[in-house]
Amino acid sequence: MTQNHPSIAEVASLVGNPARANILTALLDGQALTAGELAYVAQVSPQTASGHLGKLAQARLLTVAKQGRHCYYRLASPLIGRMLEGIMAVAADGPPRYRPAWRGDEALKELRTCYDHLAGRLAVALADALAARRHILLTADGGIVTAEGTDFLARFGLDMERVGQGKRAFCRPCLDWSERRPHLAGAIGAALAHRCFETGWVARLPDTRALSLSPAGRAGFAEVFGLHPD
Amino acid sequence: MTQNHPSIAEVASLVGNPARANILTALLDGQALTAGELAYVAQVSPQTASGHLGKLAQARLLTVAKQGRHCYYRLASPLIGRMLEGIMAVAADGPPRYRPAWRGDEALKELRTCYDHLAGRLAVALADALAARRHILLTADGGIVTAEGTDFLARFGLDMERVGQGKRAFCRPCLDWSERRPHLAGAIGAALAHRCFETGWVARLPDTRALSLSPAGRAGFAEVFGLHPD
DNA sequence: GCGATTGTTCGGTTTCGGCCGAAGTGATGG
DNA sequence: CCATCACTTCGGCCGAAACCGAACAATCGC
Repeated sequence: MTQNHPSIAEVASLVGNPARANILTALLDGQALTAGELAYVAQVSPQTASGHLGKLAQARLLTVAKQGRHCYYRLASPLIGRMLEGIMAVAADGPPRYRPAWRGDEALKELRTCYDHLAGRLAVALADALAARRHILLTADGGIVTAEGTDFLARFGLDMERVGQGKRAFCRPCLDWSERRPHLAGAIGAALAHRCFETGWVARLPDTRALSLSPAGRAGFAEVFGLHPD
Repeated sequence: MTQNHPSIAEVASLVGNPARANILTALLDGQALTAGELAYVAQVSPQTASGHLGKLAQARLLTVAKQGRHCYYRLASPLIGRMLEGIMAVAADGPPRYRPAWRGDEALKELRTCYDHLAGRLAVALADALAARRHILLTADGGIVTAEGTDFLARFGLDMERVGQGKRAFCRPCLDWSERRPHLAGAIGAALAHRCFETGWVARLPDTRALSLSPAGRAGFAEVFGLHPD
């Protein structure tokens, strides 16, 4: 049996470099960043980052868009984000010695974006709350939205017709690497996050994937979902 | 923002070596293999393989069980398989130059195991057939089994009570790296595969993840699912 | 245009990790 | 109790790649 999966090793080794891993995780929220910004987050010189970006683009993990003298890089497809989530889930599960002291921002643990949906303590609590009220049902492999859940989310402002492309809404668990419990991803997760931005409950912060929670958002999460941040 | 995800890069770089990637994919069907067998599939010497296996075990990607003078290695958790699936999906999507000539077995493309469920041309066709009859509904993010589907699968011999842990059966799409279209994974995929082994429709072949299709299986797939292999 | 800014390419150094030969450990079996 | 087998550990070799300084290309603002 000479199976040989060279491409698997090639893809994985691209991610298996600290600088490139930092670049990819920085792009995990779907935004496009310039080469310079990525060099900064990767903590390497611009010329080193340029080399990494070239490799990632050649392997089709990133796409590049030139705008003026800036080069905007973004993940080539949601598939890449899905792969990174999978690796992060394993990494978070790994031997404790690799992550004894969490050097990241506390705000990042509380609430952040994960590709196109919400992650962090609050997002996990949100998934828990929805599950507890039987609005959604989650397992390790998938999830469904109940009829009551569909009504509830529609009242919250989600266009459930569009989300489900018909009348069905699919949801998917995504293992949260800081909480190590699943939060809500998939079409529902994305729509929910979008609605939270739309209402001004949460907003993006510059230079980080962490999100800020507005007073209205704090009150809203408490009222609508029974959550009490911090 | 000094996020730093060293563990991501560490995990990915473990996979990012051809020998280790071969080892991991060989274990992808959930079986345990000895160090010698893994050295063979990885196409390296036993002492080199031993080094790789030691690293993989230390990082908790593999677990090892000593039995006599044999060491049986297996994936440490389904999470690992999930991660590998994600990487394979991206690799299959990558630049065509990496896979111009498929060097593997043709049988592998036709039907094989993928961790605990079926994969390959036949498995994709199976998922298509179930979806076409509205027995299941699949998107990129998840899937559900309809009421008719539950009845149908129960008649086929699946214990739908147990599978769904209650009365709900969860299913999940898994991107097939040879077909590049989703096949059926999750609890339903595993139960379906188990039933196919149980009825003798398919059987494992030695030294490969490819599966053999019995005459009964050929007839059965045609009759029950309307599939005509090869 | 000219300097400033952004990004890439080139060259050379250095470090890291994969690889195998040889030797060591431990279990098996006659 | 000794030969064999399965696996691991040790030591040294070698190639790949990450890194940065320096130079080069392209764009913008004035």
